[in-house]
Amino acid sequence: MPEGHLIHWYARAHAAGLRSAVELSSPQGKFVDEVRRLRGRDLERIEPYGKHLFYCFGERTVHVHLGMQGLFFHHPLPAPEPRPQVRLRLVGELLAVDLVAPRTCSLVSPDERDGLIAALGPDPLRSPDAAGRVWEQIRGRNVAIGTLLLDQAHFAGVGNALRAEVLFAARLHPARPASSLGRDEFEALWDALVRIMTLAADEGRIATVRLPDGSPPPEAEARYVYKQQRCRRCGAPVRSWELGGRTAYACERDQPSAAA
DNA sequence: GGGTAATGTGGAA
DNA sequence: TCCACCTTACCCA
Repeated sequence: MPEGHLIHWYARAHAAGLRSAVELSSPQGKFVDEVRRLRGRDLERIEPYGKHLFYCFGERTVHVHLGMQGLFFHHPLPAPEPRPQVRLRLVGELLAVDLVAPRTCSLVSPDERDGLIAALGPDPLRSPDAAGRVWEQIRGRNVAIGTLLLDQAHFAGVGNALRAEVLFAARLHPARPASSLGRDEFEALWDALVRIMTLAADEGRIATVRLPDGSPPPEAEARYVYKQQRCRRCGAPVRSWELGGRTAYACERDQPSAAA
């Protein structure tokens, strides 16, 4: 259930814990041929891009997309017996990583990897200066900004929770058409995206609400509007409705639907 | 122990 | 627009 910040967090944790000599297995059995073809190769690097992870073993790359249900389990060594659902286990120098229920786990060529990345828009964590490029893609479009934010061809890595919290941070109503946004409003939105995703990638979770000392509050209190009944800033009711195929959340006091 | 939602995506209808 | 994917976490009984 991860968005881009968690993908980057995983990439860092795996790079640090696995290093290069990695033992692969597929307890579940759906990745055994691929594991055989990777035998003896070093893990050269791990590239997070949007919600995609690329584990590069020379000319062969393992492409992982967790989808809605996929998740990783991390174990210190020696690792326990894997649960039978584990599609791919990677055992490195300091860490064992179990991948369960991914939407995608496949072996791809360099060309296929490049094609997957080419279909994505800028990832704010990789390209924090890409605001101008994205603005040119979406300016003037008669589509809600809340819908566009979920489009990976524009904003790689943004998911439903980030959409809600980033629009709140920028005080923009999710239903505002892109055509109604000024350049300055979009710049503020992009800045919020980079700031919130950067912090979330460091912490491994989205905690936009901060305690007076700057630390994150408990999980249930960490978001201003996402899955909240009331706005954690002003206390007004949070409205939730369907937008772009997912549930949108907004405080209509702090996020007016028309430009101020 | 059962039912349901979930931070996602793409292919079928 | 709907549904499958196929798992966990959490709610309720």
